[in-house]
Amino acid sequence: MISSDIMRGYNDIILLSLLLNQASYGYELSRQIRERTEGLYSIKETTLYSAFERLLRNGYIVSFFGEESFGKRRTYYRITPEGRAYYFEKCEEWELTKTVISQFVINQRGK
Amino acid sequence: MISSDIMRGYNDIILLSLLLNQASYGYELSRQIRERTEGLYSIKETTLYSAFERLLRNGYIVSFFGEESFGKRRTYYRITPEGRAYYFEKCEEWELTKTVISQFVINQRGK
DNA sequence: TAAATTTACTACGTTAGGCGGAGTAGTAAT
DNA sequence: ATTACTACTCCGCCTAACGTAGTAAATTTA
Repeated sequence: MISSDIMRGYNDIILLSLLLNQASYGYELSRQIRERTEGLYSIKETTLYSAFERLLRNGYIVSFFGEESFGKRRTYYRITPEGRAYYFEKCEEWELTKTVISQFVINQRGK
Repeated sequence: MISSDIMRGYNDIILLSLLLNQASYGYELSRQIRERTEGLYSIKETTLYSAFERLLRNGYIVSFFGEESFGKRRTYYRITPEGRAYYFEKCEEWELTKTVISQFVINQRGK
């Protein structure tokens, strides 16, 4: 498992990336993260929902209620154009971060 | 400049990596970081010294006073065997983190 | 049919790392 | 005498993440 101090700062990008193609809701997104990383990272519920709050506050996502006739009513999230822009910005920052950190990290298994 | 939320979690590793080969002190380490990253990242003084505190507390470094006859007396830091072990652990975690985050990031400039 | 589990959140309070701002202490250059 | 550079130190704030607990509705299991 990857420590959360390392993931801090990436949760927003991860969520936005999953919302790029379709709107979704908390539980589903959390499951997708666990699956895509093959269990290496699973976001905590509180972390997840506080990330939604932050993204909403910044206008990177909007929320709406689902209309399912069964189960508890879900809150869905949709990415906004601002959210997309922010996501692509952060992707570039990630490329930069990789080169910066690699300067200080020894890769034991060779290049 | 890379945001500090992204660098959070890496400051300790960066400092330890610079201490691998020889003991050093705050100002010098801060300068080395700025130089090695070509200005892309420069650690704040408060962040730097609180990182030292943390590393000392965890036994990853030890401190001693320099014996310079001029200028303000410097506090030097030396990495411990535990610090080395921790550093190499974190390097492996970094390799993992790279693959995990890359799952969610679109690289605009191709592979 | 009652109890347990799963889905889908919400609320509350704490911790840790990073940061801004200010201050201290010494030397060196103008 | 003032400014600048080196080398810290102190204080208090902010934010992301977390632990714990609780709510609510449906679905599964006993």
